[in-house]
Amino acid sequence: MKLELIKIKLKEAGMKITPQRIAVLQALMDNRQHPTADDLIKTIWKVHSNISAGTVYHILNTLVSKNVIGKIETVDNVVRYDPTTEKHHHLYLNDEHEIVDFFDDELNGIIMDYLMKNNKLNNINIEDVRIQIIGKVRKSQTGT
Amino acid sequence: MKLELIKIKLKEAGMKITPQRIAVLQALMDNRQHPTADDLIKTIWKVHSNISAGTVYHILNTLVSKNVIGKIETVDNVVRYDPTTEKHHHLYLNDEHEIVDFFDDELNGIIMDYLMKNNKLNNINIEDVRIQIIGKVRKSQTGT
DNA sequence: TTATTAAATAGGAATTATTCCTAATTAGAA
DNA sequence: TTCTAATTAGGAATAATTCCTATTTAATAA
Repeated sequence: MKLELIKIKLKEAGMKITPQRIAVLQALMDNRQHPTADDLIKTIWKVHSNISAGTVYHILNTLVSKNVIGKIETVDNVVRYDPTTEKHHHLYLNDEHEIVDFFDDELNGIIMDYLMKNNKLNNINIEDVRIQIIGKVRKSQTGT
Repeated sequence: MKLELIKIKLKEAGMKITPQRIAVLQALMDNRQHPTADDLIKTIWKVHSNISAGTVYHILNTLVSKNVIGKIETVDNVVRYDPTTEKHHHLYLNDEHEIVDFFDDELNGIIMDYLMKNNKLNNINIEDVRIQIIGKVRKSQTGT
């Protein structure tokens, strides 16, 4: 089932279907934590101990360049991967070492409208607007 | 004159004033291109060939932790530094390999209002909102 | 089904960016 | 000027990623 979806994604990207690529996409899609390449390699090796690390890096780069998956930057400067390329934003909870997805089409629209209407960037073709919200989980104030 | 400003910044951060630190801040403030550590080291070595690369990295980390300078993330996974910690956003012109500053308090307000009003993140203390605008310079269409 | 071939992979070396380590030096306080 | 904790030099170590090349393989078409 999910295997079929993965194969379709690869086909649509014009990529050959290989066990290595399936393993990488499988591992990435099963991980909601925006894993690093190293995270993925470790996950993959639990099942396919023979897949080379260099290959995983290579596959990830190809998938990003074909726009099948996304790449996100972090404060600690490790590349993390995003299983989806749908437009969305990220909430950085640095204390928890978590990056949480934040989908909000309305917000996208508000920002785009503002940028357009005010002609802030009138010689720029805007391809994407990404928001990074940096925050802390609020501790509930029961008692005291 | 700028030297005085640099000394004040260091003092305010409670840091000792050393020639190495002055050289790093000087190089960073004279560079509007969001340089990498390596860029800065090369610039510094033109004048002070005796300052160690490790020291530059160390100083940059200290300055970031004291909030004197900023650190920005890039898709190509190299840390770049920002001479100012004033709230602002970045326009990524990947084709030109440039990251351009984009100051816009009004936009900050619009986004914060939206997030607050809609209670999108009601158990999160928002510390910062950063916008990355990814775009291309539009080629002017004179002629055909 | 099999043969063909361009594309993909394995495995390890090489590269790059950054941090770590320790002895020597130095800025700022007394 | 003296003292001391902080800072720096210089190089080794580490970590993440890319590069290299021989080997293997997926997809195509006969």
